[in-house]
Amino acid sequence: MSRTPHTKTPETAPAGGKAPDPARRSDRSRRAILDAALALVGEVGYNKLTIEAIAARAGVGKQTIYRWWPSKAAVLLDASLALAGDAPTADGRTGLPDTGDLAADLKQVLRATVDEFNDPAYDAPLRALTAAGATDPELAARFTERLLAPQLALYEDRLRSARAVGQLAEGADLRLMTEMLLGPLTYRWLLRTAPLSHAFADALVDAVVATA
Amino acid sequence: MSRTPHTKTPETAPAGGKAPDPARRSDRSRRAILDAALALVGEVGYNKLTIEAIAARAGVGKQTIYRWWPSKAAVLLDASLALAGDAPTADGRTGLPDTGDLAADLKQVLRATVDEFNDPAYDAPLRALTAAGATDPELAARFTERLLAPQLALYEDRLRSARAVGQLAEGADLRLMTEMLLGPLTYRWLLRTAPLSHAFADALVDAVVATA
Amino acid sequence: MSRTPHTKTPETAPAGGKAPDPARRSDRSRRAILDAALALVGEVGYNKLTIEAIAARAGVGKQTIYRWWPSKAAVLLDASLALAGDAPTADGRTGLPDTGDLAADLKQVLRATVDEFNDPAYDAPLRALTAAGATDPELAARFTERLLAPQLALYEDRLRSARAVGQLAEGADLRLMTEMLLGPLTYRWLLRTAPLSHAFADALVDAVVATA
Amino acid sequence: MSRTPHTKTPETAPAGGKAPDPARRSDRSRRAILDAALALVGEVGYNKLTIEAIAARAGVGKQTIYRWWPSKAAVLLDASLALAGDAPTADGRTGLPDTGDLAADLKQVLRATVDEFNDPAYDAPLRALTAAGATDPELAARFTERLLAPQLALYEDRLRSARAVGQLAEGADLRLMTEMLLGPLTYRWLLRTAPLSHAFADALVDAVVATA
DNA sequence: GGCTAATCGAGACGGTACGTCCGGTCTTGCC
DNA sequence: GGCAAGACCGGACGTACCGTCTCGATTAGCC
Repeated sequence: MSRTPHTKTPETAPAGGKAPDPARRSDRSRRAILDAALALVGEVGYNKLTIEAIAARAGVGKQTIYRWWPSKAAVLLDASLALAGDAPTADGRTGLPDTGDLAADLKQVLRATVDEFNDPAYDAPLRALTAAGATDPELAARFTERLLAPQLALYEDRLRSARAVGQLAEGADLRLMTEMLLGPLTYRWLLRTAPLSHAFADALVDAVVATA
Repeated sequence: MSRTPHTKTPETAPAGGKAPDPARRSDRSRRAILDAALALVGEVGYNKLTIEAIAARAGVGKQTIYRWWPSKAAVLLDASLALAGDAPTADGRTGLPDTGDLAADLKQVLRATVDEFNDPAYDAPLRALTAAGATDPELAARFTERLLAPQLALYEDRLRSARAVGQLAEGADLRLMTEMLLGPLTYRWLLRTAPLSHAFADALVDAVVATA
Repeated sequence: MSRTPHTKTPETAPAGGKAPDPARRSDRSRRAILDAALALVGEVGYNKLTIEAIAARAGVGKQTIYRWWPSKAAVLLDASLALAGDAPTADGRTGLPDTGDLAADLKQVLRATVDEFNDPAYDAPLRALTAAGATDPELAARFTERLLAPQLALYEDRLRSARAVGQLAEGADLRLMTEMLLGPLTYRWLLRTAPLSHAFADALVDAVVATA
Repeated sequence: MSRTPHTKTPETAPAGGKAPDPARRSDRSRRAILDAALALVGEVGYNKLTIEAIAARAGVGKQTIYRWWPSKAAVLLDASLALAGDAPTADGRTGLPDTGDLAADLKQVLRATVDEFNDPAYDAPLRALTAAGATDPELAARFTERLLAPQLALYEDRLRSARAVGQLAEGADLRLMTEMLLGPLTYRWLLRTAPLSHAFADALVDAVVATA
């Protein structure tokens, strides 16, 4: 869930009304707000996260938040994007690793995802966003478009290249395979039915690769 | 997510303070509250669902809700349990169907789950509960214990019986297989990355059964 | 404000509905309720005095209060009557002292009243009742009838006897004189515009007696 | 109880917490609240007067009341001050009338006070405030300082000027005389022991003036 | 380098819902 | 049938935030 390139410009647009001028925007305030949101969601959780608290923590007027974001979820989405964007991308490349060994590559990536899910700094905002998205379709659309879809595409790309070299069957359903990897992982993470471990990631990869 | 037998007794306990006497509880009010909660969550969604509205709709004092449930999520959990408990259980049996054809049986069940997920009457409260559970570990625990775990157990039972008759390998990881079935399904449902269809359910079953 | 003979029977009647049978009334509960009311009004004041707290303190069901009294003010009125009734009446006689020296007699009584007003045990419930009566005419009627009117009558009686022996003019307005004694005293007490002292009582008596 | 000049500034301070900025206060809301409070106290009485009803009637958020006043009694005090401040002051002069005839002047003023006490527009809020003040010393202090004390001072001033021209004895206790005028009047008004009439006011003045 | 206009921090405002408290009624089981 | 206990409906409490709205005071970008 990292690795997604961070495009600065469009950001999450404000709800309605007359558009403010992004050129005059205070980057200082923008950063302070995102930082405050991330810090607070970790401290008090998403449900008790309030716009007022974010504004106070950031030393910012409430209007400055409402001017640029339509909801606290949108703030948190941008904050998460910033977080993901700041994360060190493996080695500068933007795709999944491709050593030629499909299973090994997938395990490496899935293990990293497991680690992210287990790291409170990522867990709190991601969990909050996912939960909010489940209930708020509009947010979910942005969330999917900016974080999920690119991530899924990376997996499909890696699988496609594997199929191209004959490691997967001609008719392999790449999308299905991707979801068979990320679905169970996300299921365990979100619903806490069982602890997330590297072993689980490995087993998952082995099972899915065996499918083809 | 239906089929779960509805045990009346423990219910979702109230938050704190001195316990009220369950023997004197008004069943009329209890039902009215659960009904109102289900109706309202379908009408306005979870975020705009309020305890006040539930109380008003149920013709009940707010205190009567607070006396017996610690949060609106807990009310909704009980309401969902009642919903699931009231649902017609296939044919009186409590387990998954077992015709001897594992893939066919699983497809039948997963298609039914897809239909449930696509039915607003089930979608709204389940989605709300899942989202709330993601952020509220205590609620998640009850949610898992009462709805998820029993459901998972049913799948494992069916797979176990298949393994017993040699349709699955000796060392097949039943838990993993179960999660490979429900994980991707839940992933699509919750995050709305793609529409849920019977075809998807079938493909999922085929892929997972092929694993073994 | 003591000295008023305490008639046990009529008490402050309950509001409406079917009359309960006073013969079966628990005197134990009745006393406990009045005691609790007096104690609580001293502790928390009239505004924060609640029927529930009285019931809890008295170890009594709420209904037992509602059965016999129409409001917390009525409870307090009975409690005050009990208090006044229990107070030692100067020397068994029921009227004001009559030594032949009008001014001296009045000073003695007014000084006693000042002391009562300054004694928290009397001050709290009396103040509460007076305040409640100012706003609740029905209560005020009972309050006046049971406490105030008898008290005023005692003064008028004493003044009448003084007039009979020529210590006051033929046409002296006894009611006016009584109010000129009690009015300023009550004014100071209730509104706390100045401290209540024996000196004030004496000055008042001298001024009023000089009138005639 | 009118005639008191209305000083705008100090007003009745809010309870605790961090002080709001009075410069940014909405005068529109302030007036609407005071008007609504006066109207409602006349309609439903003090006991059934609620902050919620005031807010609703004034078209104002509850917080706007709680921000500036600590209690409904405090609101009513300010409302009464506004009422008194708006009242036409005899003829622009701020003191009691002084025609040279002390008894006549006092009768005129006391008759006016009787009329005020008998006018529901003044009776309801004054009665409510007096009752509340009897039980709430802090409120009573403000009430006394802003309404009672100035009123008492006016009487004493008039009496002082009478004493200066020899209409009262050298050693006349002006404070005592003032209280002998207002005490019995207030006593009758508040406790409703007898109807308030001009005749009573006149008799009172005659008796008190005869004292000296 | 001044002018102008929009953003900014601050926070009051009209609202809505919160979770609590209590009023007054009703029900249950004991005495 | 009175009683202790306490659940019930209702409704006000005082608080917390929502999202909108003014207020000066910066702070750009354009002349």
